[in-house]
Amino acid sequence: MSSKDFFVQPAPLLAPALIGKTLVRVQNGERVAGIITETEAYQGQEDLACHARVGRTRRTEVMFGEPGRAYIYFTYGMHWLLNIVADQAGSPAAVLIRAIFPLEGLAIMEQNRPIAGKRSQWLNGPAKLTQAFGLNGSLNGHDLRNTNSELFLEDGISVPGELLEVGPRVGLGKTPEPWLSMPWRWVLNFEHAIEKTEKGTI
DNA sequence: CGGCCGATTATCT
DNA sequence: GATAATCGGCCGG
Repeated sequence: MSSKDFFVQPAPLLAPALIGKTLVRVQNGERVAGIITETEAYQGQEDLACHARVGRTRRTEVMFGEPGRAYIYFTYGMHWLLNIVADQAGSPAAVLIRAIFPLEGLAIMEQNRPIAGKRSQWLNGPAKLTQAFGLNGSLNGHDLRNTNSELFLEDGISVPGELLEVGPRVGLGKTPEPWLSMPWRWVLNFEHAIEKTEKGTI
């Protein structure tokens, strides 16, 4: 990530690499931040679950562009979802950020969105985290490598790959196989990770 | 718990 | 005109 080419890799490689990174949002000079704990990969026009399957449109344009940009789109008539553009320009790919563990700016998050229950559940959904971070289409195309901006990535914690849980992407509806079952979802579940570590599984 | 269902609108065909 | 990379509420067990 600190490396210039971190984002220049296919989404199925970038997605697990993003687990553990810190997403930082600056609102009114205040930091709102947390650790990315769940991602999904959407790779290329051949991936029939990827928006770019239909080629270049106003919406997918960002995905065809520079890696390291934010691809933020609107869905279900009410939700904004955040993705990070992957792979080289010209090759449409993106990683959906599905969950974040909140660390900084908790009061601002609460202002942006009512929070309840366990802290690990506050931002465990792609639309929940955009609300809490105050994100919408206005930052679509934003360069996430600019650490002097209102939205960017920072090095977070180092997560051994063995602690990640892998499975098929969710919410794809009638997407045909093999794309429907492609194991392109990565999750870091702290509870499970701790268990594994204590059992000496790793 | 788990499953079903309605909300609500930008974007695409 | 149809669809949607979701969420929260409501229902039954």
